[in-house]
Amino acid sequence: MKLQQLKYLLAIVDNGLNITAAAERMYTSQPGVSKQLKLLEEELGLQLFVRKGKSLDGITAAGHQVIDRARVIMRETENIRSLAADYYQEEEGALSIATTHTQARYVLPDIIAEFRKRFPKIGLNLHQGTSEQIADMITNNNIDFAIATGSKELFAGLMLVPSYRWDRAVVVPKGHELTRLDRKLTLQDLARYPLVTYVFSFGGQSSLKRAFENEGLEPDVVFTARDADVIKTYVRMGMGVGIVASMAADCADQKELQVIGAEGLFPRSTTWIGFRKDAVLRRYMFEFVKLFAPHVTTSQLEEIRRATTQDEIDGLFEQNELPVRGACVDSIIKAA
Amino acid sequence: MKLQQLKYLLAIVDNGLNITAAAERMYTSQPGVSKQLKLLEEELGLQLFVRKGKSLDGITAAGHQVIDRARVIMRETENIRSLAADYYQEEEGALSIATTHTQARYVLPDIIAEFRKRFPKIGLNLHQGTSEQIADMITNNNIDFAIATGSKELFAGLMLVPSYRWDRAVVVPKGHELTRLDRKLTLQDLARYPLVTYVFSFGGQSSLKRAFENEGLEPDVVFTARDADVIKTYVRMGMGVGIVASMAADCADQKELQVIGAEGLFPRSTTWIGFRKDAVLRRYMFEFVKLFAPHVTTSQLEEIRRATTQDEIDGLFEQNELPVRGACVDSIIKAA
DNA sequence: TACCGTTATAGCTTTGGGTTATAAGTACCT
DNA sequence: AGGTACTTATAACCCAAAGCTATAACGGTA
Repeated sequence: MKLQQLKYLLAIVDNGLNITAAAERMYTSQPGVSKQLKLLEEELGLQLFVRKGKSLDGITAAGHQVIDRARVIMRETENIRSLAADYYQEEEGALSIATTHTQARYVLPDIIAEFRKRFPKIGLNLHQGTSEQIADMITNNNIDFAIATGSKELFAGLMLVPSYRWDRAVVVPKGHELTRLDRKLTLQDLARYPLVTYVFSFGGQSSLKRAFENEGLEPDVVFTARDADVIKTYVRMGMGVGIVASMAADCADQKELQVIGAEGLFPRSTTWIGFRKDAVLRRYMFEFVKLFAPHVTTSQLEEIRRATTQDEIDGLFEQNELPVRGACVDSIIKAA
Repeated sequence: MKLQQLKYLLAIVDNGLNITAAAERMYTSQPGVSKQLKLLEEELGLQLFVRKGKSLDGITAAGHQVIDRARVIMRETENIRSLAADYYQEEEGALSIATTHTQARYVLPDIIAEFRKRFPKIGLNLHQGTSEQIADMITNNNIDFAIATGSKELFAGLMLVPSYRWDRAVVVPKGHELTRLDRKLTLQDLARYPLVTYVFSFGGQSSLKRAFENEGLEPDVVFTARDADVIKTYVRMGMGVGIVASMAADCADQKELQVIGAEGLFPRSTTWIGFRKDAVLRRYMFEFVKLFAPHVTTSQLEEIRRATTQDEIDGLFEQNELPVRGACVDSIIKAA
């Protein structure tokens, strides 16, 4: 068994069981990959793939197990290389982040700009997807950080560092009736209008629906999207009243939209940044966490590294101590 | 980085930083190992060992980290080989068990005899040591099972399957005063005699001392050993009254010793069998667990395999459902 | 200083991973 | 059926590198 063989094995799996494609990805020849796969199967004495003629048509039960183990092995070799590079004071490297649209579009730009300034030689990869897709990327691709909100259950293998909390904000076309309200906005007010908001199933966001139900209200959701930009576009078109994460209430929207704070109407959400607990964090990765969650102290970060369960980490952070991120202050109409 | 290089690295560490010895253990030449180590250090760009002249004198901080990762990798390659062998219906293999003297001497012989009958081609390695040594062997050597009593804290990385419970038994020379007691034995009775028992620090066994203290008694422990055979020898010599695990009260002792049950005097102990949660269990290993803990059902074993925390396993077994192992019935004098 | 135990270096052999060229399957289309 | 496109397997060759033997170099010790 050679590391090379395991690497090829994973390449085949990650390229849809296409050996030719895997070989290209590995910058080598197809016969080489075929040969190594054959040697590996011979050494182990079992078929890793189901063959259909000459092609690979599926993964055997044994194959799945071997693949899982191989992934662990390759991750650990990566870890060894990482820590070696860090000891060597290596300036180069890469940082892969998987996150949601809201983070990528509204929260990360500033942080990434600062990060690039400090670590110009580190390549950045931003992968965007739903919570489920992010969870998937974490296990299969080489992702360093996941950033998401709620849905901790999906990320069992990760250490999640609570980073900030946020409320929802209501966005309406300029001059909308709701902007002339002389009291604090209520759910009853919102229930009177057609609503435009995030897709519900999306990572426990149904807390929104539940908030209405708790008051015996049936919200009239006319349109859902998983992306605040889309929501705002439809609000601009007059399709309804938008409910978005407050971070997504951008100053740039001021021309056509107005923002009404919705603190207290819905439960606060907590956004966290997570990493695999078995991963080696290079120095620049530590710095990234500190940029994203500046309230985290160095000593807390060290404790997090030593922690083995999520509970230990949660114990470090009282929810109400976390900073709260709000909307663009210029555009907002204060609630009450 | 090659698997070979990591294997050599670990061999060097496991042979006291002696490259020559490591090479012999690996059935290869010393220059080969030296060369691979050099190549590995060059590739990673860091020193793994502290040199003193030409010899290796210690492990660098970076080296420790790399070694830990390398161990994970080598374990996973072993796992891959194991599951391959199992799919292949391979009859051969090996079973390494680390355990304490009491288990090795009094409990395991029957079980191992049965195991050998069923799996004659599986080699057996029994490693004996204190709880601490067992914990050590689990992390550094390739041990499949640990069997011990109490001291769960030492074995954080293992899945522990509670297997049976046991009480202590009192052993005295034949005709000793205590055998003529016409009522149930009490701690007060015992406190009147010099005692011979297990070394206290030994894996939470100090519960014995605590039992006396709870009744305001100061036991007169004249001799401690970590091994019931030694204790019984000194009891035979008349040095005092022995307190041993009831399994260690052997029928063969009848000629010179008598056993008095001590149920209720001391808290019951639970013996468990544990394995690494990331280990692949070959079929014969499953069977061994079932031999050792026959009350565990196949479906429970499968749940154990799926479990990720010790709490889940403990939830499966109510302590009081576990079988209780007693002393040899012929030799025992029933308490009360 | 001589000797033992150890590691490093040099030079040679051999293994085996990679390459190209090509055969041989399979699927899909006409 | 036959042709085409895409895939994997086989064969023969090349060459880098892993391993070997022999020996030098180093450190500790008597």
